[in-house]
Amino acid sequence: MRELCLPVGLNEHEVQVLGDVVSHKRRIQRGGYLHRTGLKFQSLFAIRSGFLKTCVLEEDGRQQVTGFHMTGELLGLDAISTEVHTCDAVALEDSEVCEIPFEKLEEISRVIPSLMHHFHKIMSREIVRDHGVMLLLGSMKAEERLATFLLNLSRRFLMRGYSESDFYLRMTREEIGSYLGLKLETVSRAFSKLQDENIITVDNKHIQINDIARLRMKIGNTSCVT
Amino acid sequence: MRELCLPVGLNEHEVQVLGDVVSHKRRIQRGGYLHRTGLKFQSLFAIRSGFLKTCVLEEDGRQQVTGFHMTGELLGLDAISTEVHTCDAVALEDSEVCEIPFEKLEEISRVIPSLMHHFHKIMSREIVRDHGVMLLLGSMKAEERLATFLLNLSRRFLMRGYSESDFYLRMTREEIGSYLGLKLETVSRAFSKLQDENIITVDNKHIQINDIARLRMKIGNTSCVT
DNA sequence: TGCCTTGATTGATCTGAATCAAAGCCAATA
DNA sequence: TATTGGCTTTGATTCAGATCAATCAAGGCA
Repeated sequence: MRELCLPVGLNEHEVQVLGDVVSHKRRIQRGGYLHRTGLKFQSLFAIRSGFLKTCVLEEDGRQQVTGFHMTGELLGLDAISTEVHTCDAVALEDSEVCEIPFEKLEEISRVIPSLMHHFHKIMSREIVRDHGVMLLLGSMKAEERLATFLLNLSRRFLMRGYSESDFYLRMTREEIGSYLGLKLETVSRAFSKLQDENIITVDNKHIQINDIARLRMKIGNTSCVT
Repeated sequence: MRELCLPVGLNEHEVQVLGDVVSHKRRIQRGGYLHRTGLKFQSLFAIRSGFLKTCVLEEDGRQQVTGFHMTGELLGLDAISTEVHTCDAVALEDSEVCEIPFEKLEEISRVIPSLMHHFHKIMSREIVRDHGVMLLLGSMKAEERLATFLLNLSRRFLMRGYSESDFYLRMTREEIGSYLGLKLETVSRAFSKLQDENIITVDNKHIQINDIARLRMKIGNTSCVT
């Protein structure tokens, strides 16, 4: 329970109350769906372990990856508004989630104000994250996008106690491209370019960041001549 | 009060309670700031009248418009997570907002469950909206983006009782471009192209949609030969 | 072992949008 | 009435990334 994303600053009793609500666990195999677009919304999902992507579909079949999600993150927030899931959530590796019935969450957040406030912060953080992605998609060049993406992953791995400079990607070049608004070939070329500059080492999905400072400089420095 | 975005399905007494909280009104002149990035967060703002944009800034000065907002919409949701505003909100015409102290909103939403639930829906809707923009920025061509934008405005004007096919834009081509991830010249050309095809009539900021069906067809029909 | 599939890389070419540049159009102001 | 400045349109050129295409490596499997 304790490692879950919601409990912060709750006392023993409150954690107990919350624990009763989120008891139901679910396993999803690599490639499996946690939920699909159009499915009736009932619960949020807290990721206990694993790695998932969420993606929205256009009528004409094109799809856009809207996020990659790892341990401790909360999925399903988009579905509260319409009570129907507006995106697919697919496991990119075997994953485990806690199901959190939303009605119950609202009930107990009435009696645990700090839980309600924390939940609001989580929703708000998702909005801020999305604005960051909009900025990326709207005004960055391919290489800047990839640098931003890698630094974001790096930070999130670090926060979870993993190496910030040596990790394995769970997603394909195509999925990265979809998330970053690029074609897979462009993603591949951007990886190669960063490798040529000795900023990273790429071995398929295995990424090593050799010079995180220079990777950071890649963002927002288009004016600098190379 | 009644026209405000929050109250739905509340009884007289509840509307009264809420009214006590959102009493404080504020006027912002065209060009004025409702809030700026970095400002301490205290309140959400419900737009009573007018038209605003929100935009985020990069360190290097580039800015991205993250949304255009009109009567009945709620601003400031992004600031809940960090308790600091993460974007600027600028009035594009003289506007009037209600200030809603967030702490008080959380307090009363404990006693009015339907209000809490409605608030959650609003936050969730913002997330869904952002995903839509991500899709647009990540995978649409210039003309599709503009068509999507116009149809979105059209729908929102209609919902507010205005004409869906004849309206004035409050923002410049540059602001539209920033929102859509395009340069202003590209926006202008896309307008001209749609006009040449007799789908819309453009007279500077005055837009008339002559054939809304064909405008809709512009979205996701890149495969069709013109 | 050889055959297939899937994902990644790399090269060549094409194209949509950016960039650079020049006018035009108002509305506000002198 | 002339002038200024902000906004828009349009044209010419350039370029980043898309597209098309070939090759390669790593499994999976008959």
